[in-house]
Amino acid sequence: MAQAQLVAEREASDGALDLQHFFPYRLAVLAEEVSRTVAQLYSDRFDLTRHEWRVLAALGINRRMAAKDIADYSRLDKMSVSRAVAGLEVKGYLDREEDPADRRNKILRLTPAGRALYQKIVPLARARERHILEALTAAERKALDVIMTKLLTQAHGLRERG
Amino acid sequence: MAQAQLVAEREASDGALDLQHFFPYRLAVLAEEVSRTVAQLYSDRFDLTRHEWRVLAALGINRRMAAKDIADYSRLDKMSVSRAVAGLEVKGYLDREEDPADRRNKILRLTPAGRALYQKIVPLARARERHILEALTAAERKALDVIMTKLLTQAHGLRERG
DNA sequence: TATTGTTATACTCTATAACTATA
DNA sequence: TATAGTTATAGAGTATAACAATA
Repeated sequence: MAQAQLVAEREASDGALDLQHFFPYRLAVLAEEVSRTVAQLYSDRFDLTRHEWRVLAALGINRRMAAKDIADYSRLDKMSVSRAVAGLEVKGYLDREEDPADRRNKILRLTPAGRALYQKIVPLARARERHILEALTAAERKALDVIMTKLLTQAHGLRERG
Repeated sequence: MAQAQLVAEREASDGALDLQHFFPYRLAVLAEEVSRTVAQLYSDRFDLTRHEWRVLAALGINRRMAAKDIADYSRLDKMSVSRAVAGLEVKGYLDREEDPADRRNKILRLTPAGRALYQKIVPLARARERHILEALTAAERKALDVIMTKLLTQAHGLRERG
């Protein structure tokens, strides 16, 4: 795998672009690879889609949420949440009840089976996260945290402006 | 957006998992956001798919490649390359010729229109990369380069082992 | 009128496998 | 037999919009 150089040393040459040194490409490849290690759990072993896993994770920590809140929490759009919720309900991991305060809302929560599944997956997911981050020194982990926050803000701003 | 903590301070609590502090999720969100800023160029402005853009980028720098080599270079499978190549050919950005040395190979190269498109996109893509990375200090950029390489190796190893 | 949630539609991406042709 | 490339198919992700029920 080619060692990367970020933008600094080659800003002059705008005429060509080597994907192996192009930050958005490298980031996409890395995120894809990391995602797959987690997907091996929720997808291969527990037969959930990525969206279902995110909804499960949302309800695992928040217990009772409206679909709208899950969408905000998990960065899925409301349509994806609706589909994932339907999927989890069919599999018996989740149920809905009406919100008496606002009958447009469907309050969602995990069934005992859903919570059991969640508690099976979480330690495995955590172990994978831990293992991946063990490639870094403590200082690098700390730096990465700051870096990711900065980059997300910057990229978001850029995209908003088009 | 919640400030993140990476794994260090909370290894004890394996019972719950907050997506906002889960590294694979945060990385996926970041990569997605960065990808979109580049997609605004190749997709919104120049009507290419992500795969077509990768093939264009491959041929922009390597001039003449077999489909197989493009797949290796761009991390697409041969089927995705085949489709992207067909799309670019229809749009007049690419043509193929037979390799006299091995007639199974189709040698691919950009047409003048394809090269012109490439040279329009590249400086814009570079500018976006540069702008995003300007959120970081020089030291952070350097650290990130090392970090990404380490993480990719580690994640790849983990995934291979399942 | 605005919001929550569902359904419809279409396009893209991902994955596996069957197939053709060449080697 | 093995490799390069194409085609088929299905499941999953992404996006926009129309729609129903409720506020």
